[in-house]
Amino acid sequence: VAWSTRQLADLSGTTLRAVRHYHEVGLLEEPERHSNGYKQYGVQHLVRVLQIKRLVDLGVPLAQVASMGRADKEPDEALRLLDADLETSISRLRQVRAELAVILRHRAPIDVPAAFSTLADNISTQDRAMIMVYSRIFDETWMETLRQLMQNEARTDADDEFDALGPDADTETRQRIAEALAPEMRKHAEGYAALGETAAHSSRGAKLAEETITQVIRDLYNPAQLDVLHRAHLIVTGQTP
Amino acid sequence: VAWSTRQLADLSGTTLRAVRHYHEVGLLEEPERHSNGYKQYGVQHLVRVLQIKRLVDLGVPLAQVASMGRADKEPDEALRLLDADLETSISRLRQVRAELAVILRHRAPIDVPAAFSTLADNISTQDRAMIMVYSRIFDETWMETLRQLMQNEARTDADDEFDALGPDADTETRQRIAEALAPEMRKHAEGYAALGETAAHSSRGAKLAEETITQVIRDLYNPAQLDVLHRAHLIVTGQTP
DNA sequence: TTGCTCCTCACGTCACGTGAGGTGGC
DNA sequence: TTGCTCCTCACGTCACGTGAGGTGGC
Repeated sequence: VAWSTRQLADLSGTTLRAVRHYHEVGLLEEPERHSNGYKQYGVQHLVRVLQIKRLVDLGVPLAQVASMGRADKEPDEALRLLDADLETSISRLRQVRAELAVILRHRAPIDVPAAFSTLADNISTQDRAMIMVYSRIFDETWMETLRQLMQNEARTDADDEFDALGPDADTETRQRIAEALAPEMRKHAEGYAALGETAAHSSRGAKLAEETITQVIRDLYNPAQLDVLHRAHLIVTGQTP
Repeated sequence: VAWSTRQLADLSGTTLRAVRHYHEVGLLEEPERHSNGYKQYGVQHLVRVLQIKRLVDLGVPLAQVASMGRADKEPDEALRLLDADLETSISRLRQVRAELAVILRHRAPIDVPAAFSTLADNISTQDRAMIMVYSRIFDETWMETLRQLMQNEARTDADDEFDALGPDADTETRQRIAEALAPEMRKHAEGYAALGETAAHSSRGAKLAEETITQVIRDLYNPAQLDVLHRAHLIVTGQTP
């Protein structure tokens, strides 16, 4: 009347497959067999499975369970390490929950960085993409300056026109919007000077920062919008012919 | 000057393989290729990878990331579920840490149930095995009674002789130890009556409980010890011939 | 020619889950 | 004969990690 594999699994609170897996990886000795091939487990096997399960439940990987010997000795240094790991995991999960709380409270889209979530309602898809990309390239000071700009400077009619500009807009329209945008751009360049100092505020190399800005502008705006930006730039820098 | 796969990975804070994996599972569109076959990523891809990474870091499985659409909309109900999951995980980990604290404080072997850890120094390997097995079979009341017995009743010389008994001990020795053990056994049967009510206190069926006790006794004691138990039992029940 | 980066298979990881196909005693 | 339990392969899971072998521009 020894135990079958299923009984051993039930008694130890694991599964059939787990018990067999412990055999496969050499953590658990194979018991004697009945004449029909059925395994016959005894107390030693149950005790061993319970030891394994205890450690597994504590988060110890099976490879380490093996090296911890029979585990009926003094608690290992490994357990202290494990405790430290658990502490780290807990604080990581808490951090994640804190982020989630911000997202849920502001009903913010989940891809925009937390600091920008209060502005979420006014942010277009393009702005969001821009914020996400820049947040990987620039340091916190730069991002904070950008956030202040977006928070403090009201959008103008020219901004809306620029966003709505189709790729086939004619030259006069483009020139008109450029002239309307130029004063804004000049004002922003003065009030938020840090945004221009891309090299000093790039967190992973000035070259990548420059390339990324180019990339962002090229990907997010259509040819007409790119032309408007070019015209406005000429006006601001006094290069208007 | 589009981004290479490595640049995309670096910018998004993931790995080459992760990006390729997102292609494989259809989470990330393949970009255009350069003439030499190199992939050329744009802002749209970076934004997408950042979205994916954000959710993955929050603990969302990739299959669910796919079903959460572009994730730039209102936070999903899924996030609330996720938050609840995180809460559960955190309290589970805390529970584990609490167990670890008990083990570390008492320098107890890690396989014995927490309630018995204060007795750990006096527990033999056999006792430990017995405790572990019985704790899977009997309810808390029964185990608590057992614990009290082990805590309150000092071990006698006869107990030690019994533990040390070799399998080939002669008849006289066995009879002598049996007679020394009998009074103890009688006393325990009276003072800790619950231990005898195995059927009432078995948490997974009376039959399994009976079988398990038989199994434990047969596996943990050698023939001489089994004979001593039998002789002591006869004495206690007055069946001595 | 040598280094470096990119590419595409394709197997490995971890702790089992999940059939597939077959046997033995009631 | 039908059900039930046990057995042994052996592939699947999840999110990638890690070479293997080959190409293209400096």
